[in-house]
This record gives sequence, C-alpha cells and structure tokens, in this order.
Amino acid sequence: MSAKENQALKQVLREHELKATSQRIALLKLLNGAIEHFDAEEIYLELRKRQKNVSRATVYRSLEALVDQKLVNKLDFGDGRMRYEQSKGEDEHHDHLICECCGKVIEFFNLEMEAQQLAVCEEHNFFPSTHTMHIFGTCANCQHIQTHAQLASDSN
Amino acid sequence: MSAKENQALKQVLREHELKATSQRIALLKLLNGAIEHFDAEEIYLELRKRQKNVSRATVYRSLEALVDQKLVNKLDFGDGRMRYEQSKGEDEHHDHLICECCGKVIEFFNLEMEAQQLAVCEEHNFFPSTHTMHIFGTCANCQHIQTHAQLASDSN
DNA sequence: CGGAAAAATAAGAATGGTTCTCATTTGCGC
DNA sequence: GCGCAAATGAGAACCATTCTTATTTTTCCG
Repeated sequence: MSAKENQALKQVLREHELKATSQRIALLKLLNGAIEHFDAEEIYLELRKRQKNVSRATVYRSLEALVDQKLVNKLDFGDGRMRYEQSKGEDEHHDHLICECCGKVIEFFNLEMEAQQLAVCEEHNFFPSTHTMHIFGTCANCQHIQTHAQLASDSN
Repeated sequence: MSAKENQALKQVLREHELKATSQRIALLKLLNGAIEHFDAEEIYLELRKRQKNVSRATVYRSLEALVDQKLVNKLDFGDGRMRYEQSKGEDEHHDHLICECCGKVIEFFNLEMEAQQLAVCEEHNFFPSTHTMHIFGTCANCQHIQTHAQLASDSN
C-alpha cells in the first residue's frame, strides 16, 4: 500500500519533470494528508522523526521545486517564515483569516471579493497574476476565552 | 521653519508618550513627505546621508515604537523585508497592487471589497483587527514594455 | 544488469533582515 | 543643573533561508 502510494507519487513527480528522489516523495507524503500549514523547520523535523535522512537545504530546495510546479502552495502569514500546504489543483484558491491569539488559520473563498479584485485591476490597467488576502483578528474560540478572562478580572 | 517643524514633531511624539529624541524626529521628518515605501536599510542610509548619527538598531526600535503608536504603517510585500510609510490617520487604510516586474506599488481602496471582508468575518464569527490585500501582477507600463519586447523577438 | 552523465543531496558555512546586549548618552521632571 | 529612567550605538546574536562543495542518486542507455 505504501509502496503503491510511493509509486503514484513517483509518477506525479516525473510528470512534473522532477526526479523522484526519496526525499521529495517523503515530503509529498507528509504534506499529502496534512490539514495544517507547516513551515520548513517543522517539515524538516517531522521527516527526521520519520527516520528519513533529509537536510534542511533539501527541504527548502524541494519545496521550491514543488511550488514551481504548483504541487505545493507557499503561504506568507507575515510572521517571518513561510508555510506550505498541498495544492489541491489549479482552481482551489482561497484566502485566510488568521487568529492573532492562537495562530489558527481559517480558509475562505468569496466570489464577490475575487470579482472586486478583478475590477480594481481593470481600473488600474493592472494585469494580476496572484494575490494574497489575509485578515488578522480573533477567532470565535479566542473571543470566548477573552470574554471569560475579562469577566474574571472584572469580578476582582 | 525647520525649527518650527521640529517643534511640531516633538509635540506629536510627546502626545504619543514617546520621548522626543533627535533620531525619532529625523525619522518622522524623512517619512513625512515621502510617497515611496522605504525599508529600514534605506531609512538608515538616508539618515546617515543627512549627517544624522543613527544606528540601525535605533531605526528598527523607533520604527516599531512609531508603528505601535500608529504614526507609521508597516507593510509586508512578501520580499523578505518590511516597508514603512507615514500613517495619514486612522481611516486611511488602503490595499496594494504590486508590480512583479518593476516593483512599483499602487495603492487602492475599494469599499465593496472592505464590505465583503466584513461579511466573511461575520460568517466565521471572526473579529477582525487588520488585513492585508496584495495583488501581484504586471503594471500598465510593464505590460507595454513586455509587449514591445515580444514584438521585437517575433520579428527575428 | 552495469556504468556514465546529470541532477540531487548532506552538512555546514554564508547571507540578510531583524533583534538583542550592554555600556554610554540623552531627555525631561524636579 | 541633577538624577534617573529611557533611548541610543556598536556590534554580537538570531533565525529563516540560500549557497557551496564534495558525495550520492537517479535515470538512461547499451
């Protein structure tokens, strides 16, 4: 089964003109089922934990190659390091709500917003390639926590 | 006249609970009339050029203090360094079109888009504090240049 | 399957933006 | 003017990322 998955991933890599090295396969496998957005260091450590011998440099180079081939998305949440997620296809674009309290990232997609963006580009004769839209704030859960903390301190 | 400007800037700093040091005044003065978005190194070099003795550390620390006080905006265009611009007030929010070809940054504001953002937040019970919306692509001018280059190579 | 050429890797040095340390200086209330 | 808290200068430290170079793998072809 794992052998079959390996074979499939090898295929994917070859279709994208990338040599199917064990490191790249392990990397894709890691990102494959992941819901979270990993940074390079987390990926490096996780691959190490899984007994794969990988160097940091390879993690970065492989990620870059995979991003170039659009197999992986590179995300910038503005905290000084990049995150990576498996790309689910050409048309899976989404934007992000980022909780400043717990770091949780909520993905969303809003068609009207995308339409507005195109309108703005047209207005400025600007030809768009990609965009990032990050809304920072407090998620529902952290709002509750803060409310409770507030109540507790008020009662003193 | 410069003395008067200095006095005014001192006042501004004091109103924001910041000591009015010569370095901070020089920094504010530099950002004051600037249309461009400077990075910390550019600010450091420019202040040096103006015979102000400032250290890099002070540039970073002062910028941070000014950003905290919302006298300055910190912008992340995703190229590994932060840019700074004078803040024109609480309600001067704008987003950016960033040319991947020449680096030009065009500011825009679109009310409908802002409204959509609030709608998305509400939908997710998310309480927004700030957001960044960056559209990367090619500006009108660079599109012309590329078209010309294309025509030139086609005629070979 | 074996062997060669090209590409990828490991390890760690180097880089670049930013932050920290600590001794010295400065702003400002008294 | 004095004194103390806060700010500064200089450079070390930091951290994510990229580069270097010798070594290892992959792929391809006979």
